[in-house]
Amino acid sequence: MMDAQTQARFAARARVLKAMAHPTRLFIVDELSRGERCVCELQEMIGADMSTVSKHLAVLRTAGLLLDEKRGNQVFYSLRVPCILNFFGCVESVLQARAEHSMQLLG
Amino acid sequence: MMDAQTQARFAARARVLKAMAHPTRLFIVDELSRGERCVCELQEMIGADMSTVSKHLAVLRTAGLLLDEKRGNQVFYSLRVPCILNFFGCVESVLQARAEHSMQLLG
DNA sequence: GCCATACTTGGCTATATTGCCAAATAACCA
DNA sequence: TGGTTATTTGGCAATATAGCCAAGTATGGC
Repeated sequence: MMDAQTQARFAARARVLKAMAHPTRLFIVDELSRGERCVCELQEMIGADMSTVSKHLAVLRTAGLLLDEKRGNQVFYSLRVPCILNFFGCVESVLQARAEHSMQLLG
Repeated sequence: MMDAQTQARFAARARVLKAMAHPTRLFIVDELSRGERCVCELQEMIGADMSTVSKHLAVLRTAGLLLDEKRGNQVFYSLRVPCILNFFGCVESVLQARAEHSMQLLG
């Protein structure tokens, strides 16, 4: 059976993936890949309450995915680890494989 | 504001990540990267109720990440899209960046 | 047919997540 | 100082998730 250390390692990894596993948060990651954005810019694009957007950003920041920098009135967020963008390509191929499989089933 | 199509795209991607965002399910993905395994083998490694393991496998299968094949009494699972293994490297670098940041804060 | 093994599904409870509103904090401006 | 804007935090209700047990289904051996 899995030892405690192995369990801890997978738990830590899961926390990172969990932080990204939400439509709004994925959108934020994608948007930040094009450069830093303040909360108000993201809010306008997302269309949710600002407190909601702020909480999503806190989830990503706490997981170690984002950097935040306060400048004057605003807080600017940016990607801390750009490699997470590579996820998108693979996720797309999962979706495509799934779609192809569905097509097969339909005939 | 985001249009419906964009929202749907990010929702689909989030579903894939969400399926992986659990310690047990990450362990399963990691283990299957070394070859197909039956439910009973995974259960022994994980040490949870077989129904629990079976439900985790169902989550991964439904998301399009696994293939299942029944042979005799057993069901063998395997990775459908190997590229998801690339995630681990990046996730580790997120964890490392976070650890380094914590060290800085401590002194 | 009968029993054992392998797996999935149903059902339940405990826990976690999400999103909104309202209130608190912080910075800027007049 | 007082008002405005930007952001975070607290709190709550609705919803989703996780894990166990028990029950159901399917396969293989006798």
